[in-house]
Amino acid sequence: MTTIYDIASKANVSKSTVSRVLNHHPYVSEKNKQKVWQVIEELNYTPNALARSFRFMRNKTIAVIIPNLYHSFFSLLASGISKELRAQGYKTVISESFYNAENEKVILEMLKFKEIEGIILCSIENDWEFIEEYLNYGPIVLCNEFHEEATIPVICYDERGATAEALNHLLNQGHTRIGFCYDVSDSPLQKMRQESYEQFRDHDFQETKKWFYPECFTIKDGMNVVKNLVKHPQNDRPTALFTGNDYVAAGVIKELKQRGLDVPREFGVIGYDDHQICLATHPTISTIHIPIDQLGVYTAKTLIKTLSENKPLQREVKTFEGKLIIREST
Amino acid sequence: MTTIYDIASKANVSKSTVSRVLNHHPYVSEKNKQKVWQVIEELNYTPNALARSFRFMRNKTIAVIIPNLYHSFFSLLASGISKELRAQGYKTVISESFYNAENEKVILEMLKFKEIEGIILCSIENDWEFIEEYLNYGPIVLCNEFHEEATIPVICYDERGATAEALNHLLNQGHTRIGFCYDVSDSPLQKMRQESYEQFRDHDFQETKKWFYPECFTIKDGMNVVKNLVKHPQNDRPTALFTGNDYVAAGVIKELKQRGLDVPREFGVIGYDDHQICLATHPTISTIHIPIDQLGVYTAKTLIKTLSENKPLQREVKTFEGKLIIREST
DNA sequence: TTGTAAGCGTTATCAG
DNA sequence: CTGATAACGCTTACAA
Repeated sequence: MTTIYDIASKANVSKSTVSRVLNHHPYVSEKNKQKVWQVIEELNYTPNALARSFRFMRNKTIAVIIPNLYHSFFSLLASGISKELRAQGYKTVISESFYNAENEKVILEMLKFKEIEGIILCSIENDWEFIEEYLNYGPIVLCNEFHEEATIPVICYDERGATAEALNHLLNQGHTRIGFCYDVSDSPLQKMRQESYEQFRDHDFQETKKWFYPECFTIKDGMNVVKNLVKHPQNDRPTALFTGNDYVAAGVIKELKQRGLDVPREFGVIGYDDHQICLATHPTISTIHIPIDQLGVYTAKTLIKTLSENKPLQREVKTFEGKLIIREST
Repeated sequence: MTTIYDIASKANVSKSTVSRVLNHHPYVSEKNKQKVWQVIEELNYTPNALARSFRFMRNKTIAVIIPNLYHSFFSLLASGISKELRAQGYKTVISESFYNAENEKVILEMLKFKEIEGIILCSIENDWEFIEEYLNYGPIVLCNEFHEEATIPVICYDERGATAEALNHLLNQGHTRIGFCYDVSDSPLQKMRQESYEQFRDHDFQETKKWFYPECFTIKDGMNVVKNLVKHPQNDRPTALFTGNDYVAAGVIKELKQRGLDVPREFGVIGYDDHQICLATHPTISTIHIPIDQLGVYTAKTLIKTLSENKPLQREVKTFEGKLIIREST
């Protein structure tokens, strides 16, 4: 391995001079500059990033924690974040928590060991008190997740607004018994969605029943919801479903059609995410569009800013707007 | 920041002893061992990974290069690889090339700088001669991609076999004019798929026309294929399409139905990947199942082996079997 | 069983 | 403008 020292001796200068040349310091004679670059070429020298990381005590690596890469929403979010971080010279380690607190902890621990410089949390599995401890070791920001107490930047979209818009739309279509599919009950974001739903229901639906369907992640889950739902008599089941993602909506639609229920005439369906699958179903899926890219870019920028300015984290809630896209399923 | 030295002085031992305790070396007196651990607890010490990386000249980081995270096949592949690498104590940097040679090069360069220890290439954008150069700086393995000359491990699935199986199936269903959707023409894997198709066509179809539809990535692309296809008279267009991925197949099916063409009676469609979307369409999509997880695990293991045994890379082609899944679209 | 000291590659300080 | 030198935190001969 050729080092800065090899360059120095072959160019008849000191290590310092070579280092200065490499870092484009001023005050290096033109002659030496040329000589050094020439030898660098000759010996095909590349600076050693490991030594640099050590020297500066930072490795330009950020971890992004998402539940999984299976759901396109998260893979797109991770992709957006990662793209921006890369543009700023950072490496990104995408880590799946699989909704598991222990997995999340493993990544948090990496901050302690200085394996990473900061973390972007796209879901919360541990208590905030637990996570907070790790702020001693590096910055953490929240993206696409919300927490009341978190004393760090929170970048999310207007969950309540989007939910309200969707429910209003269903209401206008004449639905009063509206069901609600979500994935995991204990995420703060999901709780928020549920609350919006409940508030809305209390005020506008005058409907006492809760039509909650948890554990909905996939197309199959959506199908199962319908399979169970149709066991109930018509007046004791929802006439519309607001699902937590478009895959679930696609499953719902597929199964409804299978059972001869017409969408949207007999049953309304709204998805979430505006994934391309919305166009493949028949009818196409009304959904909520989230500006994933904007979320990602803003989050990355926020983290990098605290990292480079070395200023302390503080709570700052940035909200992006979701947008209801009306297609054929409502 | 507390270092090994702080522990040493507080515990009244030398740095060496602390290091030995941390690394579970034998030959440390029980007394000192206890003392050291106690002080480590007290001072809440964590070994500095940056210093360690520097010392060992390796940072336990692997880059996985995929075209993008947008297509679930690649995000799942990256996920599988990353999971296995993590299990073995490696960090994974997932990098999207966006089918761009320059982006790929940026990652290859990281190998030179020792920013990463090895690379898993899930697509090839540069010439092999160009990539080969980087083998001087660290191991590279190929996953889900094929190259005749590559002198490194190649982990892929039986592309030809799967294609043949699919085409045979269509043949048995009475199709002779079979169209072929693929994404980019210059990938070695895609070339292979095309070749299989052409061979097959020459031998079994006695059909001289090439029904190739390039640049097919998304549902919309699939729809567009059909839109263009129906402009031709019935006897001058395919009666079945073999698409490169399930999204395209979903788009094809959707658009065919839109135009009143019955699938599979009037038109056969086969997808690729066995993505969950296959279940959401009507009819459901016949497809080829690829054991993504197995690919990922095997690839990760292969790379780690060369890394830990420090043995030179050599060509080794490992093939997994794809499997035709027949559903309603054929 | 323990401690001393060298060394990993780079940068920054300071004196010339 | 340049060079010597210390320093970053950790591991490992080698010596004791």
